[in-house]
Amino acid sequence: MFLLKQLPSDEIMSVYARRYPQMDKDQTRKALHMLQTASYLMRDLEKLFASHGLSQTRFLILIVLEREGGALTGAQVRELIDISRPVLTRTLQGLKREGFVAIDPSQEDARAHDVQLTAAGAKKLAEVLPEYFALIRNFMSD
Amino acid sequence: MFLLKQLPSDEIMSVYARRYPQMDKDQTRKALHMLQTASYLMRDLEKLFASHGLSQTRFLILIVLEREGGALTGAQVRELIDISRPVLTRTLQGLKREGFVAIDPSQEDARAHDVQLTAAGAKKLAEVLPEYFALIRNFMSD
DNA sequence: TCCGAATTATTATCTAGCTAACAATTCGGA
DNA sequence: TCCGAATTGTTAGCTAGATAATAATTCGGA
Repeated sequence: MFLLKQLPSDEIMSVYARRYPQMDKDQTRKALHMLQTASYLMRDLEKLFASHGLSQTRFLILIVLEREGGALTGAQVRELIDISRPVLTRTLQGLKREGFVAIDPSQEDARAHDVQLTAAGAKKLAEVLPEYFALIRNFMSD
Repeated sequence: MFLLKQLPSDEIMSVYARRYPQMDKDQTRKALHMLQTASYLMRDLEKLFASHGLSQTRFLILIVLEREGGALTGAQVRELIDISRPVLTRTLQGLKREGFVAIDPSQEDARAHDVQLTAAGAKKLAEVLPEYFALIRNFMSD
């Protein structure tokens, strides 16, 4: 998260541009603005997810499971979402504990597990998605 | 952080658009793309900061201290950077421990502390900033 | 075939964010 | 003036990310 409330003024940007020749003023301004906007959107989304007992990562896992239709192994989930293996393990255990996913040993590979969305998980997604899309629409229209 | 490796295909977006009328397909795509791009940039920046013993928050604190010139109280720092008070406390203690900021009791208010950039802090910034601007320029040119 | 390398997942441990609860101090209106 | 409310900062305890090390299994070439 990048939560500078006020981006650097033009004056300050010029000071840095003079001091650091490798700086591109316009692109830096654009990058900082994007970081700020995205951080605020992420924070709003996290708040929405939290109000439904989810998090960004939990939500993404449920979404890709729904999107792919059937069961995925952990490794396959990690081909779709860029998180570390320990975070996946922990997040899946939480989702399983709360009944949003089912986890079974894989038939093909004794090391792997098959993860699948449960009815409760699909219901949770259906509950969150309308607010999710509404939040994005409101945010982007500002 | 939002780290979906592949954004939803047009087909999937259309399914959701049909199912959830509050969704705006173009704005959603734009928002997801921004979240993804910003997340990758944040991750690259965090990596750069870490290689210099800093973090996004540590860096922002040093930057605003340099930008403001003199001493700031914790509350004033929090008017510039959107972080919780406990995170500020902890981060400042770390920066002090490593000599990048000086923290003294405020003359005007016995509750408050004055925080100031040290010479070592300024040197650290001067060491990071060239790479910081170069990273942003490279990232944004893709 | 079978042993070393790669893969899958987990555990332990670290950092970094948050809220809630608290202590100390300051402020401001009765 | 002085007491309740607000402000400043800290502590405790939570979640969520990371890397490193480990166990179990699978793969693949000599």
